Amino acid sequence: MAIEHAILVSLLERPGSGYELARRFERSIGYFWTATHQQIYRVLKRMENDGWVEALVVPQHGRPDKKQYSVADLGRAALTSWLHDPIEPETVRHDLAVKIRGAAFDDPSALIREVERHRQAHADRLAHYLAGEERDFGRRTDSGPYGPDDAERELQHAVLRGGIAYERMMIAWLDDVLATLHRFRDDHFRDDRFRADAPSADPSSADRAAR
Amino acid sequence: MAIEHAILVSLLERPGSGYELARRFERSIGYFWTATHQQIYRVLKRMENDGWVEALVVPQHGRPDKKQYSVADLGRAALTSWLHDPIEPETVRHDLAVKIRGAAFDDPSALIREVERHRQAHADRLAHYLAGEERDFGRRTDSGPYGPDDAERELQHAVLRGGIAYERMMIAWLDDVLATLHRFRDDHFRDDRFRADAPSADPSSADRAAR
DNA sequence: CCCCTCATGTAAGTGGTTACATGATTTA
DNA sequence: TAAATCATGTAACCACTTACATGAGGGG
Repeated sequence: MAIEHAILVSLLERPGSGYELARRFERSIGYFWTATHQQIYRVLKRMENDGWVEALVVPQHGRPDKKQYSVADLGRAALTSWLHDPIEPETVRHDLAVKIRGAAFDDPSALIREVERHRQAHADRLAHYLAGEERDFGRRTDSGPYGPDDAERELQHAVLRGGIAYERMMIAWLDDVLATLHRFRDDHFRDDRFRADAPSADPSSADRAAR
Repeated sequence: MAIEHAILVSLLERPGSGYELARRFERSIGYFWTATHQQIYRVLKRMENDGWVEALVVPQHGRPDKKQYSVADLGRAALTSWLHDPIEPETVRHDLAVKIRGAAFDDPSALIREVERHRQAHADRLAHYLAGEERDFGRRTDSGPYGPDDAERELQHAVLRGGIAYERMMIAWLDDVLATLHRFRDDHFRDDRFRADAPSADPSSADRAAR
């Protein structure tokens, strides 16, 4: 529904080839919208047919030619129209939340490891975002109202701050979940229904586990 | 990839018909996983064929018969196996973030209204979650280690706390975005390139907008 | 010599949405 | 009598992923 528009925004920020777009979708714009190169090439072709973008074949020495795409008037109009069209606040899909509720019907130990892995991934992403923020938006030199060229930067920064806030929220929440899972495992989980793969716990916890 | 598992968890929490599942996917489990009734019926049929769930036709007076689904052993095993399988931390899709970066190439006024709408929707959802929390998890009566039947509740509560944290984060971030957009509009956006649909602003702001 | 990067694509399959369809009962 | 709720489905389509395919050049 909107990968076209993400591509339009990215091409307005800077024209580029399908390959370059695919790389951007691994970082930057890809932090809040994913796309594989296969999908990008397909959509780009459709957008070219519809006159939304124009391709300029750029011969390169020692490398395959690339098609440099830029936004055409029709594409710009399509973007404007989309920007003015209200969209519904999207509903998230959280596999992990399903797993957490599912943990009530399973040994929580495996899920604790899984949640720890996710917590680590979010901490890594946060560090990555913060490094990018320092690099791209650190120590602003100006003061007073910013000029016309700063708007793009400012808005990119606002989006990045959203990513940072999201990762911080996730880390705090996963810590909360881990505490809940630990209580579940220590205080409640004690029968052997699910113990097929778990090595036997130490005797003290087995004692505590008396029904 | 996982709607089957969301259905399994929901049916383990309480058996029900496809219709009832569809209603649950509008609330509760639907807060972090959406599904329409069409999809649910289709998946449910496949799950029945695979022996993951069992259907019991319940005749009702004055209403159409319903198929009461419950989880079979094979389904339970499939869920356990999925719970033990690591999943990648999912990448979010945020249309709104694309729009915000796109706002650099358009009149920000329309986007301000859009962001305000989204802020309102998230505030509403937060209020809804908080009411549900009070209703379902308010004033816990027990103290000390909770019993075996509380695990399901505790984990549901942990997931709900995640929803609450998410909405709070979004509201704070959208306030941040609104501040950025207002600065953009007031300090920077002043030429008439995009003014096709915007009624002329008041003279004082037009004065400030002198290049 | 093998792998990585650059560069572009096709084909097949899965997952999910939207539109259409039916029909009885309860509530306003 | 019109609309909403309960209840189940089919069909067509669109979005997206995964696997496969090619080929040149550079670095270890």
